[in-house]
Amino acid sequence: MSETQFLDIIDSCLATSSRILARNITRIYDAALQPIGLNINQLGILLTIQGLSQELSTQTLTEYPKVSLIALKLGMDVSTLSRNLRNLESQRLITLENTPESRRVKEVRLTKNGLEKVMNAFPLWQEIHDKLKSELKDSVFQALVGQIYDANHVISNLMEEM
Amino acid sequence: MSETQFLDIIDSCLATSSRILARNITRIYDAALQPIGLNINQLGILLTIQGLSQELSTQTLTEYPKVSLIALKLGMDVSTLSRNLRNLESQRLITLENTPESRRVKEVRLTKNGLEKVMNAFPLWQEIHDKLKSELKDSVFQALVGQIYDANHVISNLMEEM
DNA sequence: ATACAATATTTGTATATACAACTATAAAAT
DNA sequence: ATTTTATAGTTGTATATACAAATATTGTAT
Repeated sequence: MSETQFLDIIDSCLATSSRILARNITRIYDAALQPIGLNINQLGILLTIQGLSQELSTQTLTEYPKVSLIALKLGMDVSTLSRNLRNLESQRLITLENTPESRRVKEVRLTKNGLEKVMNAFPLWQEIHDKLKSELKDSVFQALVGQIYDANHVISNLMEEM
Repeated sequence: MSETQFLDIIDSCLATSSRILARNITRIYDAALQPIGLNINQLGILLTIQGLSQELSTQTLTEYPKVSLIALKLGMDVSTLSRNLRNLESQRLITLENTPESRRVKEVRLTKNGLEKVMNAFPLWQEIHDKLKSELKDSVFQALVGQIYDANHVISNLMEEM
């Protein structure tokens, strides 16, 4: 790589570009959500808990997701999620309780407060979502979300092999 | 949003999906780079410093990038970069020195050690880059990088307005 | 039934992230 | 020239991230 242009490497690096994207978008969403005192990571976790709860209640006997299921859905290490959940718990937005069946597994659910917070956050999320969607042109936005979705699945499989 | 499917919101959220992507890809690259004792964030910073140095040396009088220029290129807050640089400095991979013209501006450059580390890292980066590229199918990979590139520019402009 | 293995979550440690406030320096205004 | 304003970078604080190791519990084998 004697005569390599280093900036070309950087510009072609999926890790670097995806990290830049995540940083930029996170800052935008965090700024938009500031009035309700949640950041987009926290809102995402709350939405995921509620979403999985909905799904589970129609499909299985259990009503609420356990920690590891939430981590899987968010592509997040369980140890990371564990600390994020602790934070939300201390804000009284969620509860973590052992299931009746097991003292090892913990099921996570939104508190009344937590659900209220999500409801209040939703219009702010919607606003910035729509704004970004129009700025990025619908097609690009959809492609981005869609391809990221696909990429995440490919990558999940790839990681299982390793 | 009474009957909303919360998981649909999550799946359509650009912030959440881009964060998941960044996490997943970062983990893959970090694992691949493990043998040389650098993570992809650190390698990206080193490559950016060297790339900007190349660019500056052909275009201007100055030879080395200052902290804020690197932060701009990486879409990273200067305070974040400041701490990342400190880490690289303590590993003797870079130097931070005041320019002759100013005691306020600092120019950043790779040490001999730092350049060597980048050279050693490159084959590992290349390997995982190619592997991901083929797994994700070339077109998707290119589209992803390209669209992320575009998105980052749109977003940069959008943030200036706010 | 007891020892062993597997699983779910938490904690130790190190790095990454950004906003706000701060320090130091340079530039501009008077 | 002195005061004021702007700029470059660092530090305070809080959250995010993940690997490795620890803890606690459940499941399996003998």
